Amino acid sequence: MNVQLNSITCKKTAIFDSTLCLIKEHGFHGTPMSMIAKNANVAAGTIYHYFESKDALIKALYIYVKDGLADAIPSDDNLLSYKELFIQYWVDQCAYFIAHENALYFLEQYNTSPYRISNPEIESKVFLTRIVPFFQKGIDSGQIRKMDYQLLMPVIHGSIVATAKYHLLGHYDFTKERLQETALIIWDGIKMQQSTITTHPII
Amino acid sequence: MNVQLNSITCKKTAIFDSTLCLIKEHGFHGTPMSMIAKNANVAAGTIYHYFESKDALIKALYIYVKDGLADAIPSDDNLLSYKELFIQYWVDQCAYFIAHENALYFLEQYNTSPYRISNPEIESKVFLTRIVPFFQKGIDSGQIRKMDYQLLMPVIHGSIVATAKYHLLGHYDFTKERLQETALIIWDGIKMQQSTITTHPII
DNA sequence: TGCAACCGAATGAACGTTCAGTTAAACAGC
DNA sequence: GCTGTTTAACTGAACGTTCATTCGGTTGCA
Repeated sequence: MNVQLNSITCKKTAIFDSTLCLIKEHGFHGTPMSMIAKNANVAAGTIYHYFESKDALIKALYIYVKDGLADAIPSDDNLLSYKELFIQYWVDQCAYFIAHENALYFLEQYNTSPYRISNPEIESKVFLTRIVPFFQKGIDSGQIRKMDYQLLMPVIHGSIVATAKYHLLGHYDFTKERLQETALIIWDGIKMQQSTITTHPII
Repeated sequence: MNVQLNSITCKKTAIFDSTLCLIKEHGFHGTPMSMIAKNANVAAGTIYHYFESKDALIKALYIYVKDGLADAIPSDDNLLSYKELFIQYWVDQCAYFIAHENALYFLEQYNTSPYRISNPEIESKVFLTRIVPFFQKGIDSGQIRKMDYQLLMPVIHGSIVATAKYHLLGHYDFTKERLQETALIIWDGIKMQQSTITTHPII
């Protein structure tokens, strides 16, 4: 019956959200399962109904967050230029992080933790099927500098995260327009430069 | 006596290095004090002779690593242009991370952990007295885009870290020359653009 | 004789995980 | 419509382990 089905989803997402919220303040190992349970209004044992272990919970949470992030990206409607799509991508990602502070801090911690290093195979499907190809296309079609994708991504992602954190720390209040202007600066940095006398080396 | 004095330093740095090495693979809370002690060929109690607690050890380690990083930067000899100084800074930092993989991964984890957030006052003196002013000078003198320092730093730092990781993961073998070429790309991205028709907004 | 460096077994608290038991939805048989 | 049965969701006290920290004792230099 749907009442029960809803309650299943409800408890599971409550666990996710509770974990997300606590990890931001206490880190992975600083947040006990008991605390997650209490914060989610759930018994400790219930978590183990949905997740095999704490590790499994963290891994599932990563996919949950990454999927939410990728869903925030609008689908390509073919009306925009590549540059405009990039600006849109950048602004949307940044706005998502500003609106979902916990997700930002969780992802930052996950990406630099041994979890990531020892589970490189875990990745959001939406991320792999939409975001990776988008940037590869930009490089292949000569709109973005011929950097390797794996060097380009961290630089772009870094600028998004830095801007979102800057806003969240209260240093500056970014409006949508300001975000677009910032995205333009980044675009200027990564776009294929036609004015440069000597072409830069292909990495 | 200096033998003993040496052994003091020796044990203390052995603890630092052991912690650095283990944290890379297991994370902060994944490395017990007993493991740190064993790896450093030291008794568990000895760690508490030098550090009040595990937390204090991590904080001291942060300063230790950050000082080592800042020391890798050559002093300004006034013979180089600002651009050349930037390139040198970028390359030296990147080369340091490549040579000190453990330091890279530790700093990444520390910066994204609650340690950083709850102890923002802890910072290397060398970092504050040399690196911060260097970039402020670049912005003030109009050589770097008029971004806020706190937005500029993460972007530059992000590119350095991304490149070092790229090398360490075996994707590409960076020579000193290749690093300089990559630094040039970054410089092109952050330098004050004279060709742009409309000046970009000051953030 | 004093003192700092050092040791490592012992301690006690914290934590991940388990499990015996409870609740309530779903459904079959009548 | 009622009753009995099954099953998934859920509970929280209890367990066993791990770990940070302590402390009484040892070493060796001054």
